[in-house]
Parts: sequence; structure tokens; C-alpha cells
Amino acid sequence: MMPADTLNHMVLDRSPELDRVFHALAHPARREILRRLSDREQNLSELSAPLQMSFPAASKHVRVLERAKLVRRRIVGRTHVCRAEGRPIKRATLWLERYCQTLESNFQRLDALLEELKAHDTK
Amino acid sequence: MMPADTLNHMVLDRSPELDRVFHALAHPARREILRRLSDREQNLSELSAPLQMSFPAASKHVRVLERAKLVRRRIVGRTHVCRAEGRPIKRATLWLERYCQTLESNFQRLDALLEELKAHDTK
DNA sequence: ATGAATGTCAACCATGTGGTTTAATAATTT
DNA sequence: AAATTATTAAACCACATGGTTGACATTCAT
Repeated sequence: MMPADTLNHMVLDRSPELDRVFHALAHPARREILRRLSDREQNLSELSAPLQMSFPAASKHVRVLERAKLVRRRIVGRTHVCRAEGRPIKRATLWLERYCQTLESNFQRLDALLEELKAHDTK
Repeated sequence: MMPADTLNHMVLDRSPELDRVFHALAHPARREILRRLSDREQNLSELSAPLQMSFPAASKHVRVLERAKLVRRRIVGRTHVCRAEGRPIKRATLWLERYCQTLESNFQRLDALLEELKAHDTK
């Protein structure tokens, strides 16, 4: 028999990593940071400058991205250089694609059913 | 010249729809609800039953999914039948894929640069 | 007409989020 | 040694989130 918390995982679709990734993506400032980091590495000052909010606020957003492992930081002297990380995004994309797929396959199933009913009616 | 808030849109990558979609996906119970709705329509009672939380809590989760337009509800007598909606997910997937793409193309660019440097060294 | 089933609403609570400001720490520059 | 730069830390605030319970409205079945 499966342990109880494994069952919970199944019923609640738990995945703290996915939680963190999607939550990180749910704020415009953080998507903006990612967009800029996808082009090139940038340190915190560069990242925060265009973000019409205080430096500490921007810094917190970066940390949310780090918790989700969407961003890694290496410290060079007094500057913290941030770099976008690809792996977790791919997991998220996978979830979405799998979801879309079952959705569509069931739409197709429904369409087929409707077709069949229509054919049956006109018979 | 562009109006000021258009500029803000660009700098902050604003998109309330994306905000809502990603936020909706950031909770295990809501992903679970979606997973089940991707198979077939279900009413609130059916949805809430396996979710180890009170009925009103589950109902609130469904409403978060509705705000994000990931779920639509039609009322049939006393039951509220929920159905998964595909479009907004596709927008989110698109964002992720576009992001992944620029990320990878820049990794390739970096790799090319490194190759070039290496070649230069051994010359 | 009663009663059970389905769902909403409102009030409440604890905790998280997103922002601020001010102060402190650490590395560079002058 | 002093000033500047890059960043964290802490305290605070308003509001959102995620959950509960209890009371209410509708609809369906008996």
C-alpha cells in the first residue's frame, strides 16, 4: 500500500517547485526581469533601475525568482550578477503542454461523439 | 511620443491576464481541479469532494480559475457545471516558449563565443 | 410540504505579498 | 582614511490569500 502522503500528492497534484515557478511568473516585474535576463546577465542595480520601484523591492523580486530556481546569482566583488536558468521553466512548459494535450484530445473525443449522434439522427 | 502608461507596459511586461493565469496555476489544488476538468466536466461538489478542504474553500479556488478564464461554469438547476477552457493556457504556453527560445538562442550565442575564444587561444 | 442536496455569502483568522523607509554591511575608488 | 557604490536587513504598512465556520437561498425528490 502507498504511504498516506503519496496519496495526498496524487489528489492535490502537489509540487512545491511548480508552485514556486508559477507564482514567480505571476508578477509583471518578475516576468520583466526574466525577459531582460534572457538576453544577458545583469546585476541587481541594472535590473532594478528601470523598474519604477525601490531597490529593495526589486531585490525581493529577484529573490522570488531565485527561490523558483529561475535565476541564479554569483557574487563578484560587491555586485551580484544574475543569470536566467532554463530547466524549471521547461518543467512548467511540460505541465502546460501535457494539460493542453489532454484537453484537446477530449475535445476531439467530444466532437467525434457529436458527429456520431448527428449521423444517428439523420439515419 | 508614446503615452506614459504605454511605456510602463513595456518596462513592466504588464499583462493582467497572464498574471491571473500564472497565479491560478500556482496552487496545487487548482492544478488538481484543472487536471480533473481536462478529462470531463464536473460540478462543484464533485470537484470539492476529494480536495481535503471545506466546500467553500474549494469553491473559492474554482472562482480563481474562472477569473483567469481557465474555467467556465454553466448553471444547471442547482448544480454549477464547470468546464476547462483552453485559450488562456495557450497564451501562457506561448509566453514560456518564447522565453525559452530567446534563452536558448543566447546560450548558443555564448557557446559560439566560447568556441571562438578557445580557437583564438590555441592559435 | 418537508427535507436533503447544491451552492453562495459574510465574518473571521493567520499568514503571505508587495511595497516603503531607514539603517547597516561590504567592496571600490579617490 | 574617507567617500561612494552595491547590496542586505529590519521594521513597518496595506492588502491579498487560503482557510475556517455558520447562516441563508434554491432546487430537487419524497
